[in-house]
Amino acid sequence: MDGSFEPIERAPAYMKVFRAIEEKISDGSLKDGAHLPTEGELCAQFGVTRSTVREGLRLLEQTGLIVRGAAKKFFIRRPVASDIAAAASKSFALGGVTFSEVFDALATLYPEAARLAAKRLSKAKIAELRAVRATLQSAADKDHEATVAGAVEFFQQIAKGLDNRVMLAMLQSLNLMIGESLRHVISRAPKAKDRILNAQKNLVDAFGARDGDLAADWMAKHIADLKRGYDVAKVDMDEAIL
Amino acid sequence: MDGSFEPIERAPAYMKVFRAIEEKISDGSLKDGAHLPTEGELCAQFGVTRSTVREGLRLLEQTGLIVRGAAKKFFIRRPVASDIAAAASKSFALGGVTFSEVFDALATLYPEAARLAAKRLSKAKIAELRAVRATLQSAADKDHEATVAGAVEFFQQIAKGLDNRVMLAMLQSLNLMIGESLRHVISRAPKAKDRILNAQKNLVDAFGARDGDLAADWMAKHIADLKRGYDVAKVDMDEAIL
DNA sequence: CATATTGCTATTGTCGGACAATAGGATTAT
DNA sequence: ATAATCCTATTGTCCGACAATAGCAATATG
Repeated sequence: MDGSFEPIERAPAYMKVFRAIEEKISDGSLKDGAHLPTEGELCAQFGVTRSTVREGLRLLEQTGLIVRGAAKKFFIRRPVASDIAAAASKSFALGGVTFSEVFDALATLYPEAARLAAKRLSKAKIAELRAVRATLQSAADKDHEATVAGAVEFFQQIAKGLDNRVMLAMLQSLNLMIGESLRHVISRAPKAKDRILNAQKNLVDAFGARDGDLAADWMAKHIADLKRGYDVAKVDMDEAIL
Repeated sequence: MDGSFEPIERAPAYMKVFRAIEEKISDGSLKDGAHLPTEGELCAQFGVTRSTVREGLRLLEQTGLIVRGAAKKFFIRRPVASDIAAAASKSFALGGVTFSEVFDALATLYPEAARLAAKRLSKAKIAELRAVRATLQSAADKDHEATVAGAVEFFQQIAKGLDNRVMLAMLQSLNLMIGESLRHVISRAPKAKDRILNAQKNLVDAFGARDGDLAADWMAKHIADLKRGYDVAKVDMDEAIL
């Protein structure tokens, strides 16, 4: 003992409520899908008032650890990849990242994702990719909405097929960030649909042949092609995505 | 007019407060660094009570859009890469991702990051990497803490040198997720420090020579080596990171 | 009997006021 | 001039209250 004291733990009560519940979720005491006690119940358990409990709940809510079910009751949900992707892409947007940063990441990550996909995608998943492509193919040429949806969905399915939640979340957040702007770009790139279909065909074939190098190569071309669309549409790549 | 009505916009007031402020931040009305009005002020402006305003503030707080400065006043801060990385890695942990998923992502992303780094890293940054390595080298062999810090810092500096906030956030979140466990692993891998130093030397040399392929290659080896450490330490890769 | 309507109850959303704790600045004492 | 003290604005917490709402039970209607 040196006679000195540690600074005492001093945090607002609502923060302690937040952390206490978070802790119980992460250690499994509160299981996924279980529903939280009512606010009144929590007041009693923590010995604080409803206002305080509610502030803690707002923190949990925004973290995505609890979601409102029917009857407005909260129930526990461990965050899944898509939650993380949504939160991250929103933060990136608010943080003012630029198109060029997003594309840079896209061009770096997706070819490698394609390489992995060639090794890992199940036959069923590859068939699904073919189906996504077929749907796009049968859409009207002028249906830009369908073109965008088809392009993004294709990416999405590749990401899901990797069977890795970390990579899924990262790739999805990129998808979300380009999705919006892609709509704008594709509507003024005349032959976008054909080129996308072509890239998709080559990718699916590479996946089917389990040829990682080839898949990575085509994906790189695909991304470069999309990027060209932005140049054609005269999008300033140094501008923040919005 | 078909005589039917749209469902009216119905969201809790605290949510509207949150979105209103968020909107003002994203459109630039509230600039980075500005400080938020006091709670009383906000009550007056929104015409709601403090409890309601405070719930909205908790949402903003957790989103990372406002932070407490001195005097407990909130000020605006657009999220930066490290915020996003911290939030994401926490969510991943709560979501129960496994070591193998993290390593898988690490092995996929970092070699490509190294490839980019070889092209992009400024001379100053490369010098900094050498310095990081030198610090690690001069640390005591038994100082596991320093070894971990040196290994992670090296990754960190590469990520920063890419000059891309999206990739930075992604790489940082991976760093955060392995950081903890690495501490545990390195302390029981006898020659870890030497192997890390060796990998770092080869990487720095590759960066200096602007040789992307070589850099990617050494980075892949470096990651594989770290992974071996987990096997030696008998870490179950299918277990959730904690 | 089946279905639609109504009322009941538990819970959430919002309100208003109250007071202690605290940080910073102004003021006073040394 | 520096240190101790008071003042004030603001946050953190509490209490009590009531309207709005969802789910369920009871009831009416055919």
